Amino acid sequence: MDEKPCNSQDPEVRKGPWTMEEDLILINYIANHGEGVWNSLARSAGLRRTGKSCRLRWLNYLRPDVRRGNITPEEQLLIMELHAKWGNRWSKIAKHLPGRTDNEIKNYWRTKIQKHIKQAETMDAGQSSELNIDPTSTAQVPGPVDHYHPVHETYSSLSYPGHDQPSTSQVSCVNHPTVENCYAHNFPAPFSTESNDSVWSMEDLWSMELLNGD
DNA sequence: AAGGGGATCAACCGCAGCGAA
DNA sequence: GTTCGCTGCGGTTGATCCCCT
Repeated sequence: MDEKPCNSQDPEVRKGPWTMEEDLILINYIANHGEGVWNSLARSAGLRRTGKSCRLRWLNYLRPDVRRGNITPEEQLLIMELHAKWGNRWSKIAKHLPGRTDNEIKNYWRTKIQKHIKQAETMDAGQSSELNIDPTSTAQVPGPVDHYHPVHETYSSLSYPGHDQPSTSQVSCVNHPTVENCYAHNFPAPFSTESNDSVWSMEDLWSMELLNGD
């Protein structure tokens, strides 16, 4: 039962990575009108996106309270405990981790924790208990904490196709006309929550929204 | 320096549930 | 009771990044 107007055959409907302009439009619109009723929101805002896509983008990325990267050991422990309790109920688990999205937790689980479980199972197929996650026994937390190295602490995912980026997806302030230039002028020192260089953060977008907002 | 392969993450897809008409 | 539209969820995919050889 997918949304009819979201027909993927429709050439009017854009897919793939969001552009900075689209992000700004969405942020701006939600700031003025609030979120919800995503299909009509997408239309009213003039976004050639499905309501679904807008919702996902907002919830997983643009929302001001979204925390990204650097899953702490405490959060990891919580994820494991809750997953042991509820299984793949990512949204339910996410509700207990403020600022984390179900998508992020899901990805984290698949890439980090599941990998370690598999490795452990391979190494010790005979012993069944090594990663049997018992909420009452937190001592069984496997290795990811030790191995964790936050390669993607930055907002490197902010890729804007067609914007003439360098090979890395981290968006630089310079050499970007239009909106990007605007950013560069208003925020000469791009900031992320991790204070990496030349990386856009949601704060950038929100600051822009405030400037553009009417 | 270049290429290959694995890791990571944003975004899409399909489905189920819910409420309104 | 049925249909329709919308939302939310979980699974999956594709693009990109990074590391190793």
